[in-house]
Amino acid sequence: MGRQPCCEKVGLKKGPWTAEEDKKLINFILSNGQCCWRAVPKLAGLLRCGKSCRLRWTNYLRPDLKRGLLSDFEEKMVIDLHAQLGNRWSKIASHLPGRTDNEIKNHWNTHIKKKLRKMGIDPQTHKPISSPTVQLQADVERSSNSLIVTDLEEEQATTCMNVIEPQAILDPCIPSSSSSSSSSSSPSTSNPIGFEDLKLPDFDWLYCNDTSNNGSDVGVWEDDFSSWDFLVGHEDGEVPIFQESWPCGLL
DNA sequence: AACGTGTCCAACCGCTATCTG
DNA sequence: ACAGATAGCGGTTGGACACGT
Repeated sequence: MGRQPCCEKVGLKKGPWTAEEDKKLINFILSNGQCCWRAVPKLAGLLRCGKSCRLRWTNYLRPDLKRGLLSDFEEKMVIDLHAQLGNRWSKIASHLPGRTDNEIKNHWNTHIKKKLRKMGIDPQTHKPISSPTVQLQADVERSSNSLIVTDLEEEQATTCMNVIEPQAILDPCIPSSSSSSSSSSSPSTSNPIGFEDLKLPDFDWLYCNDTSNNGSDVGVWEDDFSSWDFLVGHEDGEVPIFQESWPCGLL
């Protein structure tokens, strides 16, 4: 059998996009909207795979994207959502207006994961690493015999944490069978998000929009964990939800 | 200055889910 | 109900850049 390639690979350009290509794609999407990604390259005059066009648009060219580092508040959201949803980056991203799954995934892998480990928190389970030394844990993870450890971690993730089922968080009013409709139209682009779908305290995004810290003055990752208190002390298995003390408003 | 190493992130790949005929 | 087409997702890669020696 084998699956057909998403597009004709021969003669297609790969690698970084040029400004010219960006321009063509933007012009096309703005005048025609998002549809039929497979047809986009041909219609837009691009020698790219439709998939590549979609990715470029959603991850980089979309006008509603925020650029720059995630704010403290956004990072906390990511961590909390990850505790509830796991590596479902698109779901997580859907709660962070202007952020893409790719961006969040990258940030998680490069920043947050590292920082959590440093704090002695397992990035997968969001539980304190129980072993005496964090380093030991890291070594175990790295070792080729980590299969058992991984299984244990998985088990921990599901048994030790009161994991909130994603469906309980996402679209609580929508039957799961129809929740897939998110894929039929532009999921996160046109609809800045069912943030309210999450079981969170009343909270107005406007007060936390990070235009004020979107840029050079985002002082994150200075090994200052002081504002990460919410991550620890949940031994009782309670998944930390947003706390009022979070400094979102002071940004 | 040159080199090695680490970090970041855009982009790709392969798979799954969903849609459509 | 089924198969093929398409969209979307998550993991991974590779190049550019920063930093240390």
